[in-house]
Amino acid sequence: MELIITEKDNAARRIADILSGGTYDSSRENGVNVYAWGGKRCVGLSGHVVGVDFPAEYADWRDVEPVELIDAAVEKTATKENIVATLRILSRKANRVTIATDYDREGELIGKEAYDIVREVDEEVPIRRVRFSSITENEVQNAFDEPDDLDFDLAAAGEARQIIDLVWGAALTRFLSLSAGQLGNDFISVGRVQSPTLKLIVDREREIEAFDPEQYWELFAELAKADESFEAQYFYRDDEDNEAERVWEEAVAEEVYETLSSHDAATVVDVTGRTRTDTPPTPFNTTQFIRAASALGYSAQRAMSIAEDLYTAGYITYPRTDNTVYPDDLEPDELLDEFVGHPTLGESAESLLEADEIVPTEGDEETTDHPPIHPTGEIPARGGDVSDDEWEIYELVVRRFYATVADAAVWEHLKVVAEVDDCRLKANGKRLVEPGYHDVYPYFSTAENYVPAVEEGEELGLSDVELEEKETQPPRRYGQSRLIETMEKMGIGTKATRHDILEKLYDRGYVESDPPRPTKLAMAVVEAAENYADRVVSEEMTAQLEADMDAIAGGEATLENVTDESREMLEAIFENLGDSREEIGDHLRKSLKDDKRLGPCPDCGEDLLVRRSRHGSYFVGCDGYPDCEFTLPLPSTGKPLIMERECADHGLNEVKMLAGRQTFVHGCPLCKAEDAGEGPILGACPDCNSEEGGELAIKTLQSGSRLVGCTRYPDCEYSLPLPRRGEIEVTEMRCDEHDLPELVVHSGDEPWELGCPICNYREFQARDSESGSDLESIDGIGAKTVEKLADAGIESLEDLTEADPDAIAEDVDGVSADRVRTWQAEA
DNA sequence: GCAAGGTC
Repeated sequence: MELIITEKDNAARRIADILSGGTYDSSRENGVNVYAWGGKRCVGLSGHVVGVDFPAEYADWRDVEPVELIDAAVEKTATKENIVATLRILSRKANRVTIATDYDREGELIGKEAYDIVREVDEEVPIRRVRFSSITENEVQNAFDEPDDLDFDLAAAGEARQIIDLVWGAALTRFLSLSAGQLGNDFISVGRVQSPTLKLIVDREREIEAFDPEQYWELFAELAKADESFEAQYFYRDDEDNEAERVWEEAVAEEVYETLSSHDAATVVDVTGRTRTDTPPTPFNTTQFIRAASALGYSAQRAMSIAEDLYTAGYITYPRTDNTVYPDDLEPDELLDEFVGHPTLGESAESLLEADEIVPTEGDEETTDHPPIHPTGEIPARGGDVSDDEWEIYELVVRRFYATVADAAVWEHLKVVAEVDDCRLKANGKRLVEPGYHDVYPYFSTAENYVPAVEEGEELGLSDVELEEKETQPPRRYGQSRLIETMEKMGIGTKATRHDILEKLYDRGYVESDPPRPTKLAMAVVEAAENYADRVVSEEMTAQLEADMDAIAGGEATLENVTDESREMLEAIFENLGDSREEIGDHLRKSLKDDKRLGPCPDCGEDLLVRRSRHGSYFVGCDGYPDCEFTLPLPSTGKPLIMERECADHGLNEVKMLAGRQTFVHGCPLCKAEDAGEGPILGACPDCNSEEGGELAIKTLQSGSRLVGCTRYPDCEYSLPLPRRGEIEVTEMRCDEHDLPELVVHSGDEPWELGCPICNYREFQARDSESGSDLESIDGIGAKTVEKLADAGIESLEDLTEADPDAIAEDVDGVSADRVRTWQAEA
């Protein structure tokens, strides 16, 4: 039997299909798909099935000096045991093995991992390697007709990377974590890719902090030809003879303003018309795809996760690619044909097919593993097969493909310069004369700016002169997609990992919000690395590693040379680091505290910090504890994020509660605590008044919602609901039955009588049991969601709390598992 | 409980 091994299941199935002419049988062994036909078996791995790690005796961070990791052995252990087991079983029966992993360096290493597993079982069986740059009939057949051997040098290059990344990452991560006493979940990590990325964010933040704004002025005026008016801006020639619009001296600005204002006409001194071709965009690689999706409001992580789903469902090609050149076997017109007649995508495809010749655009990067991201021709049903978000991303991919085979657009630019005394005004007009690809790809702005045709010497009306005082702005923070683009330019990370690295920075508590803002901890980590291990925060480390890997692959160096040299460099770093452990730890600890600091405690003046109770709930406590016991509550939903904004009254930072879609700004916790608390007493508590003397009062909770509760809470938990909106008035009228005042709610135009809160609640319950679902009592569940949940068998709060969030997310369109968890928490 | 790289 011949065993064929691919990098992933998807590739295994497609290769089986091609080689068997569609006659393969599939079965499942150990949860792994095996495709069989005529004496052949084909099985897909799941990327790396083994990973590198240190021997078990190095596992306890406290028992091992981080420096010892440098010379510790590095072992390979199975990480996907079921796949490894299946591979072993199949190898025993094989009399030939063919490795058909992806055609790139990491693919060669994954192939070598499979090779080692096969060799453990059988020392003799011939193992060969096939390489193809896309899974098409021609390529695959040719590859199998001319098999090659595994490139052990190339695989060793990948292995060197694994070892260096592990040793540097683990040793430095442990050192920083131990120095700051951050063990367990809150360790402080360092790595060849994550740390330079973090430095990028931190450096930008430093620029922002150091930024000193400067005042400048800009002048605008309205020009008019007959009754057609348009805006023009004052400009001059600066010292370098460039056009400049910003005026840096107020006196000059005033002078120009006076000149312009004292005239009502300007003379055209220059008219320049120019036609510009706007070429269509190149095919999507991962980075450009993420950038386009982010313009639609998707985070990098979310865009990739949707793309992954669309890929596994067969609607788009593999989403992790650097390639921006379509392969030869892609027939654009055949692919366009698939969309003809489609209600929303068809028209564009039909118009593109009318062209005499279809020539796709090409980017600079042509790689051998995967094509640029494009639709497969299989079209999902909107709302049926895919959610709205998935459809939006799918349509983006389809339309990008359209754009790459569409015509260029043509713009006409018209620049008009008019003069008043020696002051010049310019207006830049642009008009889209040939929409070209914009017709099929509506994601770029096609805003026009109208400027009428004028001639030199012509007099134009001048009015509405405006002098605007402005300030230079600090550089903007990097957004997620800009970061990913910059990482690509710096040559760090890969198409498949860059977005994961960003996610990691969030998980480690290094950045918050979007665009990512670095925490004090991040600043301290980067600083420590800059001072003691500069290499690990610089892109140099990757550049050197790439060069070393090329040398290994080319046979000019060995894995041992390269890893030994790298270990020596790390040794030197640790020699320096030794004496400074205390100092580094102190700085990290101080920064960790800074990230939790809200401002001064009103009782003792020490710092108020966001803390977490043993039960996992968050609250505000004083750093002076146990001497000062001042605390403030925080809402129970979500994870608190300290915002930059400060409360004017108390000098405390405001707090935002992060809870997915339920995220909300809580504000200053001290203000909230002052606003909250008990309103007017209504009467006796029906549960505990006779024994304990509890009374009912109107209360406002931290979350802003209100209820009628007992003054003895938490000893007595009696409570009645109140509406979310409106002012509540306590009237003189009392309910005969319960001896409580009747309430009136003022919201909107018409106040409405809520009546006695007990009677009101009883009525509400009665109505509820008749008609609807108690699910609607949860924030974020409306009538529509109730309907959708009911279809999935969730009909009450009880059903909801007992259900598995992931299962609901599967069944109910547009509902994520995280959202279900927030509901469950509320229920 | 460390990294980065595959893949889901």
